[in-house]
Amino acid sequence: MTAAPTPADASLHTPVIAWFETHARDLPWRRPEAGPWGVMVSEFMLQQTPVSRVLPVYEQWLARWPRPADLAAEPPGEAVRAWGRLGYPRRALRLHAAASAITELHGGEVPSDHAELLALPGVGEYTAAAVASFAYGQRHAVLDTNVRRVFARAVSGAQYPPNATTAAERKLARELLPHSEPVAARWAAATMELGALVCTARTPDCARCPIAARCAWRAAGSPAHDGPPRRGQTYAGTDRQVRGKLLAVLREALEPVPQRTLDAVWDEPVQRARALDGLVADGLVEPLPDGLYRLPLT
DNA sequence: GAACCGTGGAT
DNA sequence: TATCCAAGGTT
Repeated sequence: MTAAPTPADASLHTPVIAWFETHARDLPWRRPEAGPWGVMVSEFMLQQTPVSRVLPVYEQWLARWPRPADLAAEPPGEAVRAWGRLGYPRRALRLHAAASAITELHGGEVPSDHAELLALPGVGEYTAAAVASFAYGQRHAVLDTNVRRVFARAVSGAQYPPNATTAAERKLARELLPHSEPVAARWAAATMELGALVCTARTPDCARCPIAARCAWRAAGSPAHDGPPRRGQTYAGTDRQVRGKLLAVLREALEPVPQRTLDAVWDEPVQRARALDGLVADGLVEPLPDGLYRLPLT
């Protein structure tokens, strides 16, 4: 096989990074004082949750738990409570578990090694690369939904990337990575920001895109998505909705809550019981004797 | 690989 | 009003 490799391409790097220099948002986790722990907290919170909703919770979280050991010293239920309404509260539990692992295994410092990051609870391929790149300036392909969409359009000529990240996408991302470590870290942040602010999912603002002239999707006439339908998620009536209602009650409660109080949030008993059992199985809720429930102390 | 896991703003 | 979508990870 002698297929020419796609080289890291300065004709993309230069305009995207230049755009980033003047258009990047001033987000708290991008400030130097955030440190690796601030970056990690932000990455957990931003998993499937918009920046605008993360901002206030992030500030409260870092003020209360400025170091991993501070969080690890408190019960996991306090992390769940402080998570508020960000959604997917298992992330709070995993962030607490990650803080404990960092405290016990890494001397209280967020590891800089990609493999060590990946081994932490709640840290997957994306988050490990993001922390290593944003917090430590390393050279990694950071493939989140924004970057995948930018590459799908600008390089591959498709409106949307595949539903699940493919090997081809990883290969492309690695090939496009600038060779210089600091430039690669800048590229990662810049492509993500471009996807978040300009090359958005619904209505991309191509008039403000620094690489519109080189965009394969535009060159092809901005063809509509032709792959399998993008996953739509119903929510009303699901176990997730019931779990959310149950946990909302427990988050607000300062003392253990009796079963009958939880029963009031959903009238279908089978589904209600299944949801509560699920929360207990996930470690988000701790059952006590006499039919009482609370956020977990351990 | 598919299903599951919250929440709320925008369109 | 209903659908889409938001810096994913785990099972």
